[in-house]
Amino acid sequence: MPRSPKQLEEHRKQKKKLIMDVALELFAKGGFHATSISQITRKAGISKGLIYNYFSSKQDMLEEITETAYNEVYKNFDLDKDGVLTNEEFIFFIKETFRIVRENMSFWQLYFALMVQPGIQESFSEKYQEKSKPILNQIYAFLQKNGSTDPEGDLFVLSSLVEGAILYLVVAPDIFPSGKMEDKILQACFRLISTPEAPPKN
Amino acid sequence: MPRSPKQLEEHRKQKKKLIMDVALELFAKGGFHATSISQITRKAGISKGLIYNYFSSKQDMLEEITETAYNEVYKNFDLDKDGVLTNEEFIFFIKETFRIVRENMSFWQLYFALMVQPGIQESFSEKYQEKSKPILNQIYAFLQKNGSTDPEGDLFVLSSLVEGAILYLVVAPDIFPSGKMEDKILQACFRLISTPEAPPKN
Amino acid sequence: MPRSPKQLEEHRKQKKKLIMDVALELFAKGGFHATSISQITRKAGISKGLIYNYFSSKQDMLEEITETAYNEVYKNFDLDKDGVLTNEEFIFFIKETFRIVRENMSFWQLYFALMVQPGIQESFSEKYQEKSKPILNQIYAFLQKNGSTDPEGDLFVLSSLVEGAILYLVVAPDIFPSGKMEDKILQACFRLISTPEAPPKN
Amino acid sequence: MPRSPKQLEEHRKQKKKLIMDVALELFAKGGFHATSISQITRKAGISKGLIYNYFSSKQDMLEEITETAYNEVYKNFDLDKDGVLTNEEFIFFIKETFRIVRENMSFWQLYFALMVQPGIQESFSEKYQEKSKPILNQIYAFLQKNGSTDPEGDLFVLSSLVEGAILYLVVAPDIFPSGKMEDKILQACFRLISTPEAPPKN
DNA sequence: TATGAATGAGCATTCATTCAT
DNA sequence: GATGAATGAATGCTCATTCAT
Repeated sequence: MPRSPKQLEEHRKQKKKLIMDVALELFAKGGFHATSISQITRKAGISKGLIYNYFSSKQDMLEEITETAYNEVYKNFDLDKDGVLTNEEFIFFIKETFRIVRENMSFWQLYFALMVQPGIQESFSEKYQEKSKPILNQIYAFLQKNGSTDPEGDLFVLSSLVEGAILYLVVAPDIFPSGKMEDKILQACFRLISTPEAPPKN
Repeated sequence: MPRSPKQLEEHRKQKKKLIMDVALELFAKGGFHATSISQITRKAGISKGLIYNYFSSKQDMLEEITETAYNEVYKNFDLDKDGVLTNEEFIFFIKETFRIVRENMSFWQLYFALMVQPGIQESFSEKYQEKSKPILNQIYAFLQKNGSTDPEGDLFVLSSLVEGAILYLVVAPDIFPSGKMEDKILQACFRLISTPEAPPKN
Repeated sequence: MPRSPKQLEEHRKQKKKLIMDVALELFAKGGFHATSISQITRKAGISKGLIYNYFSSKQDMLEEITETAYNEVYKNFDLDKDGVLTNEEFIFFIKETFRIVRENMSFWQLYFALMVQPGIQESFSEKYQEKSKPILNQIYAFLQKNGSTDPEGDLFVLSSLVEGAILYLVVAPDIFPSGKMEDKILQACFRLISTPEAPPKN
Repeated sequence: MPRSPKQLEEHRKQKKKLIMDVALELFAKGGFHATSISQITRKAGISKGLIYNYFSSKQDMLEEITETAYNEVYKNFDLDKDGVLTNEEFIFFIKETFRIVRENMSFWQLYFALMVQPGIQESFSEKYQEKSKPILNQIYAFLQKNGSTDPEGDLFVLSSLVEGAILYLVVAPDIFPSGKMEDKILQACFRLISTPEAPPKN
């Protein structure tokens, strides 16, 4: 149906997005290897050959999906600020994180799968580190500002907490009363970053 | 070479264990679908046909592996106690958890893969819940005893923290200075379960 | 951009020639089956659909290419002469043959491929025989005039020699010092057609 | 049916030979690319998967076929002799060549196809040169002994003649009255290697 | 005339599983 | 218990060809 180069381009973009959306969902649900090209084309309502008009291989498709999703995810964080996070900004940060996860559940499911099985996409871990570095740096500075004597360790603890919560959110979204739980995680974060009393002996 | 029924049985058991060990490692490293029966038999030094003498299918093999690993893992926890955990016991608990993970890295890698992609083994999540229920119950009681006004929520927070840390341990064992990090996680746990001060407004 | 029917016709002709030239080169280099329509259109700078505006199928394209090349090749031989070849004309004949091959290397590479693998183009061999018949007849007469008692056999020998040399020229043009080798072949031809002495007993 | 390692090995060898024979015939007739694995398995009466129990790929199959055929072909030539060919031996040589070609027509058809289209099997030409080198060296010495002042050039002429004749034999076996033609080629060879009279001016 | 998105049959290859020995 | 040849369905991918524009 399209004709002009512009319409054509627009058409291609939409079609590609359709394919990527379908593929992401299937990859997330069933795994990369267990999802066949046929399944994708069937669900997307296109022919098998057409996939290769848009992607050079199944692997390439996965890479474009993760790249796009990462960009989509991180463009929401405003990281151009020069100062250090205020408490309010930190709170926003955590909340924003959960909101993004909740709106891209399929991607985050795929994210964990790829993290855990690095063989599937060689570059995935590096890509993630590169993208998340600026964010982690902001948190690091925030922890320093808040008086942490071991910001690296505290960052690790905080990351574990949030990553673990996201994992639960992704794996068992139904048993996760999201509003309340986010508040709990947020409170836990603040409790962890406040100046510590004497820790228990172990 | 074995002859008596008893020796025969012993022989079968050892062979089966060999196959399961090899398969677990390969499943963990490469993923269930990406690991072929051929790879397993090659690494185990057996013929392809023999696999089906011990397992009815590849899927069945996976199920036996996870079942066995779960039993292996949880038999280490002494859960027959009737009372409620002391602080020392709780500490032991957490430390024991990390020790077990570190000694069964392959299984825990597979654990996350199966958690995240339920299509691979339908029953996995239920099996896990059933097995971990008694443990979570103990922690629940411990939180109550420690004065928690929301033991369910606090349990979730604690689980997130520990699960998140284990994920890091499994995914990036090299960048995880395990001794120190376990202490940090332990401290964080105690900080989270001590009676809360006024939380920050958000 | 062309408008008048005549310009249009001219345009079509040029475009068709472009496609055929590109296709011939690719067919020769990579083989008919291994060369895709996409490769041809890419190299010719046209769209995929356009090919079918000029040819009804890939097979048809091949046939038009070989037909055209044959005509091109044989129109250079002046075969309207009524008499029999002189020695000078025979020499010119052989030299002309090598010149033509050297100027149409791609076609002659394809020629051998189609000769050897008749499945690719059913009609190729017949077409060749039909085209080369008048030439062979001239040589036949020339051999008779030169006193051959077995012109058919001698024609076969001569053809083998020349065809074999052309094969070398086409397959390994670099190791073929063409000037010298053509002289050698020419001398060999004359030696073969001169009245034979007593052949060796075998 | 087989059981002992020896029977098994024998069984494998026969099966492999069966596949290679069928494949050689189809490759020769239709070309490498135009012959599908399905065609081969259908004609060989085996399942598609079994091919890959014997060959790692279609390409590998081709390579094993050419390697085996070369060895088969050249083991017939007794090249261990230290002296130089006698006339009788040279005659035997040429006759043997034609006999071998006639008994392995499919291979020689494939031979020309691979020669002409080097893209199909990269190593083919080198393999051929390596195998035929000792033979060509013997002819070279024979030409020298016979008084050739340009043995290299004469070798080329002789090769062209024989190669050309073989090409005809392979491409059009029906129109080639083999007995007579071999004699003609043999006579032509001797005529070409006898001390030349004054060549014609050109 | 010219485009290129779309098709679907066909390809080489893989792999869990079977079974005669 | 153990072997490995054999199967065939399914996979990712290619490509000549069509057709709406």
